[in-house]
Amino acid sequence: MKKGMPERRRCARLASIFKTLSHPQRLYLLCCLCEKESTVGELGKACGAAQPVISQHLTRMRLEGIVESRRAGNHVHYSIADPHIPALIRSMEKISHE
Amino acid sequence: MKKGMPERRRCARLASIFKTLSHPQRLYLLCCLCEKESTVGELGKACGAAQPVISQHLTRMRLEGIVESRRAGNHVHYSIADPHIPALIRSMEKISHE
DNA sequence: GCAAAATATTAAATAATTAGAATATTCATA
DNA sequence: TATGAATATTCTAATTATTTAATATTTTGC
Repeated sequence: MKKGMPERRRCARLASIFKTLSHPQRLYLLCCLCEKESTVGELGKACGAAQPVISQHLTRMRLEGIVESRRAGNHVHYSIADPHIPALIRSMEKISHE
Repeated sequence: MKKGMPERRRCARLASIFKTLSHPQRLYLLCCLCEKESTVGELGKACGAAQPVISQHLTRMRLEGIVESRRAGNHVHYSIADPHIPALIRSMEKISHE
């Protein structure tokens, strides 16, 4: 196998991350977070989605290690946990050039 | 929104591509194809999966514009259709380094 | 400690994906 | 044109993901 190409076992892990990014709202949330750290409420407004849905998506991404959260008062601020994420999204954008 | 970050409508399209890559076998197939053009049979062996499954995955990726095929005799050779794919795969490898 | 605001969790119903088996198609060669 | 090898398609059952609604938790300010 060519140097740097992931083997089978690795692909399973990566595919799981891709799956997490394969939902339009989650991807949009992530794009918002690439811009700046935000609270759940702010993200809800940006997405035009109900609060529990946003919270669910964020939880999923947090468990996957993609975002992280910190509490400040009764707000929770979310941000990108993995610094490679913005590059991945930009890289993916090149694929879809319509 | 940070320059270059996709807006809501765009995210739907990108998410669709992410979804196509979010299956472990499809992702592995793609990694194999990054190495070299291969027939369905070769890919089946590399994946250890049944022929119809491989064929289904390849068809899906072909419809998404990610891979392409050419027939030679009664073999069908698949290869990467989008030149940005290898960079994407490399980009994604940086994500999960556990 | 109580009420209100912000966020999180749970459960039930619905929808989408996947795997597997069976069958069909395409092409080369006899 | 009949046969075999390679690939593709179709259908269905099983699994997994998503949506929606209801409820719970956490924290602040009184």
